[in-house]
Amino acid sequence: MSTQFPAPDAPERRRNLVVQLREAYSAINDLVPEHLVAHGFTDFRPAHSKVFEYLDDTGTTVNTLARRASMTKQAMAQLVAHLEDHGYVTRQPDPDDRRAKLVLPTDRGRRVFEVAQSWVPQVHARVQGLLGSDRFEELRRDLEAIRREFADQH
Amino acid sequence: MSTQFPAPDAPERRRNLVVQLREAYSAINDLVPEHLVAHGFTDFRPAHSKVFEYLDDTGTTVNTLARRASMTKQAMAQLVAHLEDHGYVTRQPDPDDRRAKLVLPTDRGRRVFEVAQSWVPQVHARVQGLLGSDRFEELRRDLEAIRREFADQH
DNA sequence: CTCATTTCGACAGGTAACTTGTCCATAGCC
DNA sequence: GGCTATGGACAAGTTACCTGTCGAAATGAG
Repeated sequence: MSTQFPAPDAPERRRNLVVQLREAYSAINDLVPEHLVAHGFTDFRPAHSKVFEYLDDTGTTVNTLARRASMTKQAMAQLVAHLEDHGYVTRQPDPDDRRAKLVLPTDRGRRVFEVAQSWVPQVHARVQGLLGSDRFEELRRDLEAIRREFADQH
Repeated sequence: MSTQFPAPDAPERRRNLVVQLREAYSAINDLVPEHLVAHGFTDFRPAHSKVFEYLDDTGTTVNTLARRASMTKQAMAQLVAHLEDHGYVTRQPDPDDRRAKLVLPTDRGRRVFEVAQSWVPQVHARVQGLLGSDRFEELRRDLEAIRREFADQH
């Protein structure tokens, strides 16, 4: 007889760690758009945060951003193009390299970054309240350990 | 003077919990395709696991699957169509409802499910080895608490 | 029983966030 | 000076979703 397929609520289908990580992540992350919209940023999507995560004030090339974010330069170029269209960043020719263009945040870009950053302490506080400070710190250490353990090893 | 934009390695840009959750999740999850390919399943993508996560042996309609997976029936129908094309599931008319078709796993579908399931204990063992059993269980409890705390409350 | 509403599935089309491939101009190196 | 590497643009394809619409069948209310 072939393997029985367990029912959706069967114990052997109880959430595994990977599913738990995904669900905890997206439960929190799904609230990001809501937070940004509440502050008037309707054209800023979660994927765009990757640009600001790796941008610096002196200007950064699309290629560098792509490398830092571990994605192709074409993908990063698309994100940057969208952000440029909506006034979050500008691009200026690099004076030291005539091939390159430097991506720079505009004031609007700085504002959305600040709004996103201001949300983080709220989340941290809520999770600390839920778990307590000790387990919150442990959780962060454990997640970091997992990331390192499973990160691309080649 | 406007806000300085912190450098990519500045302390105020240290990984926050949301980023840590995402990175821990994708560090592990990125290994899934590799595992499946190693067992000869090249046409099975992570998104398709959602079908098997909510399927039962007596057959399930696309609509039910969609509801369980919190996605639209059209999206689920696409996943099911792909899996049917590649012989992982079949669809039979529901004898009790002439509108409905029941999605059923094939033997091939059962095998890929088993392969995916067999990978979970390996991951759990590796994480337990990394953190120890106590913190592993704590981690699971904490993730579950976070999921519940931040899950759609309406 | 009939009619209005809901539900199941199909079809068409659109979008976000990526990907690969190709190309050109400029830079850097021997 | 020539070879190779790099920054960026353009084109096209893919995955995993979405909305909108439709017909057929089921369901519930009168």
